[in-house]
Amino acid sequence: MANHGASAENGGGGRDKSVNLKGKRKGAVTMDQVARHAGVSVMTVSRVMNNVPGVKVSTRDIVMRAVKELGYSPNAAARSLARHGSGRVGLLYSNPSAGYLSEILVGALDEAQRSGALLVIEKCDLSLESEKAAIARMVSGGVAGVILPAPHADSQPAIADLRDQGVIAVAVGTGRSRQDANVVRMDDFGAAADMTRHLLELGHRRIGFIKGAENQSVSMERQLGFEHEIRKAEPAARVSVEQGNFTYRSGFEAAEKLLAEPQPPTAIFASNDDMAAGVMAAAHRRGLDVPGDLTVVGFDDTHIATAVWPELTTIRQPVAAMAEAALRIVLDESRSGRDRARAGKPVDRMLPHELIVRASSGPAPAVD
Amino acid sequence: MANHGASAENGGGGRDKSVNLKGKRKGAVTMDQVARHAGVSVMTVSRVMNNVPGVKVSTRDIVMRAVKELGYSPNAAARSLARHGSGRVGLLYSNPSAGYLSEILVGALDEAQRSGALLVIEKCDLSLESEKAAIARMVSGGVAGVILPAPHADSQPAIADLRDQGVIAVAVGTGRSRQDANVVRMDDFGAAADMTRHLLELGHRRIGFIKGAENQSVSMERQLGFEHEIRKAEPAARVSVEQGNFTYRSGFEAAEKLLAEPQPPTAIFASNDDMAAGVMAAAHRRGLDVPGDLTVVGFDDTHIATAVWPELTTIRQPVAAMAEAALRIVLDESRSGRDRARAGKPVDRMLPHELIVRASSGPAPAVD
DNA sequence: CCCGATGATGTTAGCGCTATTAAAAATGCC
DNA sequence: GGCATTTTTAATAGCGCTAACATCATCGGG
Repeated sequence: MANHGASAENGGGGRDKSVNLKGKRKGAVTMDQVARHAGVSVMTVSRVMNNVPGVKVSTRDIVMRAVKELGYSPNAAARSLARHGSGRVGLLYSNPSAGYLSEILVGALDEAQRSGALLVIEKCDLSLESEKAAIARMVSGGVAGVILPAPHADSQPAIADLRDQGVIAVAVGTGRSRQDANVVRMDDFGAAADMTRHLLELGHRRIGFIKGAENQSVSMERQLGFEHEIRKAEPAARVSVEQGNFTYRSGFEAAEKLLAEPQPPTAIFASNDDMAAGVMAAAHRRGLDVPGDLTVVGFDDTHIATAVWPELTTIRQPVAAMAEAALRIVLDESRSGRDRARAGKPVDRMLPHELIVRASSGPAPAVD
Repeated sequence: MANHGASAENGGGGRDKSVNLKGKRKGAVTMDQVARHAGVSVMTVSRVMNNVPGVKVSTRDIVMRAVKELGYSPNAAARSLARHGSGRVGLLYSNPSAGYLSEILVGALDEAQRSGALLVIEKCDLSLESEKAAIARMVSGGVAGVILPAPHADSQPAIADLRDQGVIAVAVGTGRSRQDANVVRMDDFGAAADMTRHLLELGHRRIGFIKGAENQSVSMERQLGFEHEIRKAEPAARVSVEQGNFTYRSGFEAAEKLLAEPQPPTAIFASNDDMAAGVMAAAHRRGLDVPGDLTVVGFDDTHIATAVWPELTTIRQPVAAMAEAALRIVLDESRSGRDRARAGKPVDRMLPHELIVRASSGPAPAVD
């Protein structure tokens, strides 16, 4: 049944995916089979799969071809096991903007699968106590590091806790770099500036800004970016700032206030999409056309940005990519940290954002 | 106490990373240690951990105590490996209601972790082609089964494909039970009836209904449940039905039509929360108060239900629990299916829903 | 042309767990 | 009480992969 010298035959017969040569089990191609097929040892295949230097290019090519032909994909479990239990990574989540969570999850999961790590997700609410408990569970579960997305990224106690226990921490989506933890983030300041410039270019000079939750560092960054650009506006712009907390409702209420002003803004920049959606609702309620009478823009490009109508002009935050990067950092750090003493400064990785212009922003209405 | 002499030195020696009782490695208690601690063999521990019958109660207790004392938690990777590659489960996702996805993910992940399975998630869009490709990737990745949430749950080709390849399929959130695949669902018909009864009890007799996407079986179920209850209304109710497709925008547009009628409804029942949010926006735009002038209700209880203001009265769909159940089914089926020939009829599991009354529904306005 | 440097590959031994099989203990039967 | 039968426990062999070392080419200088 197996084709020894029959590689000629193989070319034609290899079409079938799951029913590969070895009629062993369901789609379980092992490294051993690849090695045999390529005429090398398993170790060489392993080296190729892990991009370990010191394999002749020609050999690498042969192996790669065998991998393709057999449709081999490494067994994450075995890999994780052999790597001495490494590759267990924790992910703490509460209940942030929902869409955000699934993006984080998808990004992390994707990378976890690719690099054979095991994701241990742990839920907690926002109380310090439950945060601590969740971390304890992960640590005792033997994770090498923990990813702290959005709201937890700014939690000093969580980071300190992790550090004390000698577990790698990666904060995702925090506003600034930190000395005591690895960070993956975007340029909130720059992105807010980009958006502000977009509004100014459309001719808006009365602009409302709705701040994010006070306990998250990104809120401040976004506001600073906004103000930085406003200061350069020519002719000068008039702004009103309201405090929000990243919820739809807070956006709605802030917008009510802004729109009730004697000279209401012609554009409102909400610090995230949920709040922008709230602004839109408030605008519609007052019979304002978006973007005809009022331009509304958000930040993050979560699901709600396109679930709303008209669709939101917003900043695309590369959440999935950030989660991916975070996982990568945990894995890299945990592997390098194994032999050498814990190195120096933590990683600080910044991913690019993008201004997404949709239907909710338009030129400022003619002066009234 | 558990450390044999030398480990005392270890504790004080180098960087004391793992402050855990047993200063071995990071939280890595193995079954071997538990066995030794309990004075039994590893196999007995394994049996206890897996609830395999045939262990004396006294022995089980001893083991359990040892497990607790050492804080042992089984290594998922090793388990999955030893179980002969079983425990790889695929999860197909496209981009459904986002909040939905993260709930699915969380539920599945949670159960995966508990039962030591490995989740392989695979993204695809809604084209048959990409669906097929994603399935092929999973199958060649050696999954024992695939979970098909929401939009894919009704994909005949996907299910047929899986069946052909001898892979277990579990449809999550489809409307009806099926002969050719396992199903985890909720009682869409009954839930819609519950909601309709709620509206009728509030006195509404002019009710608008917005249908879900035509290609999903739940849409029909929900409509049937609605109509079933309407038929029993006393005094009789007048209804208008509009077609939607589960998006905010379609809800918005449907509501515009409903509210433009000469005698507009006093309550609108949207087949999901996104559409209900759209309805709310349309209502606000017309200056209607919710729920003073118009009651708006949704279905699913996704993130948007509480992100909107006033918060939506809706049906809580136990998404996470459904995902959990789905994973459980794959695992059970794959294990039992290993020895016996593939048994008979597929599993059909229905999970309970709940009517959540929030602020968006209120008594019908006085007759006008 | 032999010998130690490299560099490229192959070998061997587990990682922590579960199946399987063998052994021991508890039970039944005549 | 002896032996077959049925529990309950122990021992051993991998699962698929990687780390650490062993081995084998290849090569240039004395």
